[in-house]
Amino acid sequence: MDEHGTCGHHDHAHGDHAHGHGHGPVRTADLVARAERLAQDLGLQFTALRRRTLEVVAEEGRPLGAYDIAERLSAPGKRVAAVSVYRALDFLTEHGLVHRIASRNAFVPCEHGHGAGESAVFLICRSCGSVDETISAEIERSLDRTLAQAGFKPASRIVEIEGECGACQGRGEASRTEPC
Amino acid sequence: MDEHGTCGHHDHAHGDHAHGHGHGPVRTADLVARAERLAQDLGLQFTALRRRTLEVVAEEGRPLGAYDIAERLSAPGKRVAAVSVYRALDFLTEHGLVHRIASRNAFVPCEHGHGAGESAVFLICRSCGSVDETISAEIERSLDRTLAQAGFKPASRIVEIEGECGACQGRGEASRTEPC
DNA sequence: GTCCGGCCTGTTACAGTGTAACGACCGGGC
DNA sequence: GCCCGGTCGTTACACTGTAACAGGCCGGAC
Repeated sequence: MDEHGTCGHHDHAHGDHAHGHGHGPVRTADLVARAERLAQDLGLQFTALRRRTLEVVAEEGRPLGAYDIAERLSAPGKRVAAVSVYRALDFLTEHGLVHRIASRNAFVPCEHGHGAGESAVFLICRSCGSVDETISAEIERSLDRTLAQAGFKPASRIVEIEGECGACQGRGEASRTEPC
Repeated sequence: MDEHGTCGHHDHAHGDHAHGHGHGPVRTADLVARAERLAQDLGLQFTALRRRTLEVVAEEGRPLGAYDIAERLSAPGKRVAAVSVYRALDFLTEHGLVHRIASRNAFVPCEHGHGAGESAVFLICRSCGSVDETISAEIERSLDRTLAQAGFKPASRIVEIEGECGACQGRGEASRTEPC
């Protein structure tokens, strides 16, 4: 559907710091380590499927759909169904290891080890397809104030901004779909 | 999928407009009038399909999916395909007459005649399914500041808060799915 | 040991979401 | 007249997401 750029194709084998892309230095290993610690602490099962799902998402430099993930997890003899991926993603999102980008129906690794209360702002670049996750206490405060005033008790927050990232503004704007 | 109550249609006439918009029934007639004026001014075609689509969305008190709309627009002999509804919705969203709720894949009427620059905050109640649209200059400012700092040039903004609306907090929490 | 129950995964089936492509119709402008 | 642009009907298709059921695995109770 939205084959935005072949941003994350560089297969840089490994060893070099897995800065997947533009500015998302989510290191897969760090994220996996965090997951393992979390599972340990809470008595949860960080299964192979969940781990591989997390790795796939972390290694891509842009949001991945569930079916894309399923495809990447599948091998000639061994097909992974999307429904299994959804279940793994449920687990991962529930525990803050990946985030769902509602406006794209796609998933990105969590770039912060944010506390439960904090909510992120996602900056989605239309040119290169990258997603940057930031946190702003100021925005949180404004939101809290507005919500309180409206008598609304928030449970989850979605803040997604689409536009053009700094890197893409530099290069010729419409230099389409190129990796950052 | 989500048959959340038949919420809309409360004329809570009196004045506790805490946040300047009275989350009441968007007057369908007003919205249609606005559309007609807009089409007139810009030389656009406010066709029957677009008008009926707008009316259906405006008359419902909660977000409607494209297929729901198609169903409501269809009559025994005359079926309206979802794809036509999508095209009408494209037109309506493009011109700020309806909004898309990304987290629900559904549409609500615009409750403000907001200027192009302004972006809305949507308060989505998990209990009754209603959606309240508010605008906060403070939030806009915080966002702008964060975006500028990140060197990100925004094109569109999505802010959606899920939780429990004031009315539903009063009544027994889990009295789910009841009209407000 | 066996049995049981919970959790995870595989599988099938299905409903909902969204777009692409083609053709017809209708309104001007020329 | 003819063309051109925009709208709409139709078909087809791909993607998104959930429900339901079955099998496996593991740990605890007995």
